[in-house]
Amino acid sequence: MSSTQMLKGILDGCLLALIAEEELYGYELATKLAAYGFSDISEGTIYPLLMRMQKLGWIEATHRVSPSGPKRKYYTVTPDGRTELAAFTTRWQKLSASVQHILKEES
Amino acid sequence: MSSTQMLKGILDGCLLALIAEEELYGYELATKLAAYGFSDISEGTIYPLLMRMQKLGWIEATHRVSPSGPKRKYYTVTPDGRTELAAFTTRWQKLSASVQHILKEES
DNA sequence: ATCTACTACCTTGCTTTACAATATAGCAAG
DNA sequence: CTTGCTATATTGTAAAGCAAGGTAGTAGAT
Repeated sequence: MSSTQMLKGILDGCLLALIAEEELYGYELATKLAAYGFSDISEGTIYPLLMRMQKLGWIEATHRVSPSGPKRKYYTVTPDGRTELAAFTTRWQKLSASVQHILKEES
Repeated sequence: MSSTQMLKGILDGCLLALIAEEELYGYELATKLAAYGFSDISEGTIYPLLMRMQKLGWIEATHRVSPSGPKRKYYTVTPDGRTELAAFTTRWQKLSASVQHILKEES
């Protein structure tokens, strides 16, 4: 059992939360996540996730030139995305409390 | 996005923790999880998971008669299972801290 | 006897999703 | 002109939750 399975259904909420703070582009997110304690989230994970969320209308993209490479695709959170982020946060808090409750039993 | 994806890689650790407390059988686990805040974990989820963990050597089973139905299959945690439970707990704490960190930013 | 309901276990097929691997391409320094 | 960093995208695979369905045992009511 690796650690990757744990991320399912959690990563999208985390990306939403990060983009909600400030406009970000995919490549930046990949590096930024590490700063928050996530180890090596690959681009093969992030780009499909961003496109999925864009298709769902949670985020929007605008192209901008980069000072050092190809054009960047900056994402911002839509109102629908804010709603989803709030729902995610609620789900997470509930799940987190349940797991903590179970793990606390053994002492 | 439903809540079910979030459970991936988490449910097995939770089941391990519950079985580590006391000998349990599958049907009982299905009902018991609700008491810990998990909503409706179906038997189609639990039984394959138990068999998977048994195959991995994390839990062992013994049959026992039931006062009200077919024989029950009670599970106990093996030493390997204890090791895995400890590893799971560490992974969970780390992930949980990371997500909290990200979600806390928006205030 | 038969019907209903609860207990208890197991299997099949579907769907979602993380991710490795791979591809493409721009820019800059040496 | 090659190396390396930046930047986005696609393909194929595997893991895992779960709805739906199946099989049985026990027991009380009609």
